[in-house]
Amino acid sequence: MAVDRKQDIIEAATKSFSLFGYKATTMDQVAKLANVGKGTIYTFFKNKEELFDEIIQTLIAEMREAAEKAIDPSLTFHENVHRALFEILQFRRRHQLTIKLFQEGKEMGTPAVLDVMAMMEEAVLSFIKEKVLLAVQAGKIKPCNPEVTAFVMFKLYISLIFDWEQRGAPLSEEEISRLFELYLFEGLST
Amino acid sequence: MAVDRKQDIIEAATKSFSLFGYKATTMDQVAKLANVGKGTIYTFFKNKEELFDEIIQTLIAEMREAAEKAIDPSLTFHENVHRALFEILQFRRRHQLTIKLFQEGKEMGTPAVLDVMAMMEEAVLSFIKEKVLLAVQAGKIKPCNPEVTAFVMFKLYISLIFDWEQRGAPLSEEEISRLFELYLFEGLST
DNA sequence: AAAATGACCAGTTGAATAAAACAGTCATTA
DNA sequence: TAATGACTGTTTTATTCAACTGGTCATTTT
Repeated sequence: MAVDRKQDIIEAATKSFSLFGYKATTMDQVAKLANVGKGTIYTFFKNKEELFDEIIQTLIAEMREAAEKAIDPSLTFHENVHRALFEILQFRRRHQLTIKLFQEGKEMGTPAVLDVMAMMEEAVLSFIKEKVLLAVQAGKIKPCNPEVTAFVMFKLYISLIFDWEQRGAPLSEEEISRLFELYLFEGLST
Repeated sequence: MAVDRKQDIIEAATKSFSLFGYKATTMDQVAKLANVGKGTIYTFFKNKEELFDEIIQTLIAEMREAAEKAIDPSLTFHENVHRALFEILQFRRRHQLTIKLFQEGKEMGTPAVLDVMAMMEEAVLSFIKEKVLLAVQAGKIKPCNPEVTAFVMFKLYISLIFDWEQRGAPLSEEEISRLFELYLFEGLST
């Protein structure tokens, strides 16, 4: 039976990080779960954080792919931005690993986790920035700083989905899409 | 020499909360600072939290007043919203008490502080909501849910001022005003 | 020879507990 | 009658030390 020790380690670590978080996952535990001597882990990864980072890079790639898939060229730009952002935030809700890490970052402030969360946010911003740049070049939206625009879109989404939810009834996907359109695309001016 | 013991207590407590935060301020300390026996404090305030709340209510009233003053009827609605929000956030930066509390809330999560911060946010949202409602009725902006609109405006401001600042160069007041106008009033649509 | 291993080490953590500080009370004082 | 500060039960903080953890490396397995 062929074994890919590196893959075993990654799978074991992913499972453990998802279940217990970063800090509460020990390298002994990962070794045992992966049926591997602890030293073996260190032949593939320099340390715990690098193992963690590699797992997150994979997760980010999957997230990007999911967002890309949500885009439909036959729809308007604003609908697509909505679909992509909504998909990314749903992705976060679906994956135990991101849920656990989000929680650990907020409750315990584990530095390695905060680092990784910043990387994930950066990846999302970079993704949207790319789309905004294309839309500006195609004349689909007004000229604007793509970096600030991506940032504002993302923050508005986080606010509408997560922050608003803490003040009462959560908004439906349709409502969020509509508000997104109203505030950022149509504008409030009469 | 006439003495207003209640006022002395409030001033002493304000000073101490500003200097050391809520948790690190002891009632013994406040009593000593106010030149008052500890028991005297409890003839005016039921407990530490109520003393704290009374101080915050005053602060909120001052904040509202400052925001109201920033409004100039001869300017456009969006300029006034900008001026009011900017003034409120500057107010936060100017007052040692809010700075200290903001820090304590984030770093230590003291429940009484989080409560009070929520009250302050609520006051700001209520203020903006009021202005939005008037603007809608006057036909100065499109019909919209005033609660959600106030929420979005506030969150956008926090993002542009505090969150963006952590990613590089802070935006100037003019830039913030311009971005506010672009995103929320004009919209990105071509 | 190369890859895998787990006993081992230095540094860190967290449980246990002792000591100090605290918010709030109330019998005494002015 | 209003003010007080010594007092109390509880919470917070400081200290200790045994258990644990990430990472290494001499030894074993392939």
